[in-house]
Amino acid sequence: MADLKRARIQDVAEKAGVSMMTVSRVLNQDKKVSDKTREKVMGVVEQLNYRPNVSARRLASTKSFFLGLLYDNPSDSYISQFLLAALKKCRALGYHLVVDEAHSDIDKTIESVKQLIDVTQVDGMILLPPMCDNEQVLDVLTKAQVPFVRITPDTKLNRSPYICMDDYQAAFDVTEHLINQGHSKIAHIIGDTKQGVSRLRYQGYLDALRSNKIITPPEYIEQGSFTYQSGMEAAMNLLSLDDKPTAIFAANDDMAAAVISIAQKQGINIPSELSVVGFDDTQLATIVWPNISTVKQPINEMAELAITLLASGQYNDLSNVKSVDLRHILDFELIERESSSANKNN
Amino acid sequence: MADLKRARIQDVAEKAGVSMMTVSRVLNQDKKVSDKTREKVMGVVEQLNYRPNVSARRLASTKSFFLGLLYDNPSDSYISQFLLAALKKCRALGYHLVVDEAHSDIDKTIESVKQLIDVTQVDGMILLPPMCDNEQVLDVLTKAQVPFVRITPDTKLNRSPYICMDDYQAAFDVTEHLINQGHSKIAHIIGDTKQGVSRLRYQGYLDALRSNKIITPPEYIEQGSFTYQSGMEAAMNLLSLDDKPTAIFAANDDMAAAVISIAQKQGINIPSELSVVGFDDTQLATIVWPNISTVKQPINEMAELAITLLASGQYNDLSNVKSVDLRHILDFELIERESSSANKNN
DNA sequence: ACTGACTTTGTTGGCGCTAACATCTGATAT
DNA sequence: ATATCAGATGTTAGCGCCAACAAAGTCAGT
Repeated sequence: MADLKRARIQDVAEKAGVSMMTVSRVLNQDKKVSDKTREKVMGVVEQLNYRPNVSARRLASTKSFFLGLLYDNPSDSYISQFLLAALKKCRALGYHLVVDEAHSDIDKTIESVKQLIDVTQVDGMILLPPMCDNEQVLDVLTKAQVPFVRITPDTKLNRSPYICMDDYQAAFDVTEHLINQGHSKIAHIIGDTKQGVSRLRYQGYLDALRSNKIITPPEYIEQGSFTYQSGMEAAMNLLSLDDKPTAIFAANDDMAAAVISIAQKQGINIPSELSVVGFDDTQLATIVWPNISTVKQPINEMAELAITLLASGQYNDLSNVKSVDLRHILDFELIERESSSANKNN
Repeated sequence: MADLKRARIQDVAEKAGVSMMTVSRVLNQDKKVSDKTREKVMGVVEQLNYRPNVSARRLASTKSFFLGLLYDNPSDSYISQFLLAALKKCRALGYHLVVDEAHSDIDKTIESVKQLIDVTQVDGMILLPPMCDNEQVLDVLTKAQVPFVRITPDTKLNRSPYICMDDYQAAFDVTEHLINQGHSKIAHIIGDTKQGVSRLRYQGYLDALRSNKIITPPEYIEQGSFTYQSGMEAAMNLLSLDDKPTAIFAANDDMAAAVISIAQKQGINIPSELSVVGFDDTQLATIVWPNISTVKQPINEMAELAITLLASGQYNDLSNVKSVDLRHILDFELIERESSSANKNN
């Protein structure tokens, strides 16, 4: 059980036989502490289960222990997951997350970000897509000398540290997985061309086919826009072909769900007659029936890493950081559900 | 633009010609301040755009200015929306939100809540469904004397203030709206019986029919469980009847989406041959095509009100609060999209 | 005018922590 | 041996605010 009162830095200092300042230095990773003292202090810290008082710390220090998060699309469950993971990590590290929503009017967003910086004095910002590619926002932050981490940015990759997953590789792996299951007639529905991931996923698909020496007719490639409706149109085209594909890889779950709906309408059984795979592992993937096989982004890990990087302060000065050290690629996960299976028409 | 330095309570005091303490009292709604001074101080506060320093305030006062939020289902976009609105309101009121996820193991949840209370000394808690109906959790909070607000609780309504919408009335209104559009053959898919809202929505449906003197065969009532799959099964039953309904009211969007999928599979046009309405206005309602007409919970308002109530401290002592004052019913909204229309088969 | 009782305002100290400076230690150079 | 210096530790003051107490103002009743 917890003590009656939370331990203070003074309690730790007394018990360890050092000054409060030394304890403070140990806790703040100050280098000018001998290893022996450090160990001794850390021991007492654990023993008393000491946790710094965030408010006192913030009041006394120049750091604000606030981190900002700028997001775009509030209805996406992506936000929910990212936010919860980020909040959790922040709590663990003694930071607070200040969340700000981007306005559809870019000027208002800029104004809002400026205010956020001004009022809360954030120690760092996290930018979610697609806001993370907005040059004006980047400029404001750079000018204000606020370090920031971007999540799956598309362009200007040398402007800041960023965290992403390997969309190309994931698309490659998904496609190859279908090939290994005996599929050779594999169609693809490309995502919104404005987003870089669409290109990467398409390329991964193409390269997987090529490296397995599979030749695909151009009719198997449909252009979508990440919406359900665009998926329906693409599916109608693909499923009205004389030589129908046995598998369809859609660049996101919404379009995959649309494919399933259209296929069922036409009496095509999934997965025995047609395998469908999506991308993103949104909630939709497990709502519709059959559940959609898909690729899961490591959202929790991304959020945690973003917080950790900002809290560490290692990117507070970018001038000596090499480009390659800005990039953090995390592993994705292939999730196999009911919408795909081995090709039985072979 | 903002001043170089943020105004402090001292700046306000000097400019208003009073002591810091008087300013503090004005800001903390202390009653022992004359109206004249209060106005004077408030004027200066606005003039200097003074905002209290949360950390200093927390450090000096007995209140923690932390509020806790206990949630259950992390994948739901409901959480996302609620959380964002709550965070925003907290920021405005100078509070911080500490978010905690309920564990599937109830004992661990209890332990986690106890720790949260102990460590953060929250001034209040918000409980989301279904956690808000768990007696053990309520007991822990009551025992620790932590005020809490529950969102759409189902039982034990006298235990705390709570915020809800009128599910019964919404279901009544939806059904009556269909009737006004010329429908008389209106089916209903009931939700999960374990959740009280299912009962309320069903009752609203029944009473709307009755008050419009419409008699409905028992085959028009299907039991679902809020899942897509249960919606599919219910839809198959309803749409294989000889005398098919012209409208189906599903108790949530997932089941409504399933109805649409099955109807389309059978070549039934929506909405010209069949109107479908859902409930909740989840993301799904605008993903599938046609978009689902539905009922929107006032999630943002609920979140804001919950924070406001806890911050006000008006429920810190429940002993003198009448039952009726615990209830806060917010207005819902009927959202008409493409999945429903006037009955043309009449 | 003077008392008492209440209301309104002011003063002091300290919440827990860290910045800035002060001091001490011990090793190396001279 | 003494000066020099760098690393390790300690001391002081104050971040912005509020709790507790102190003081001054207000008003009625005598």
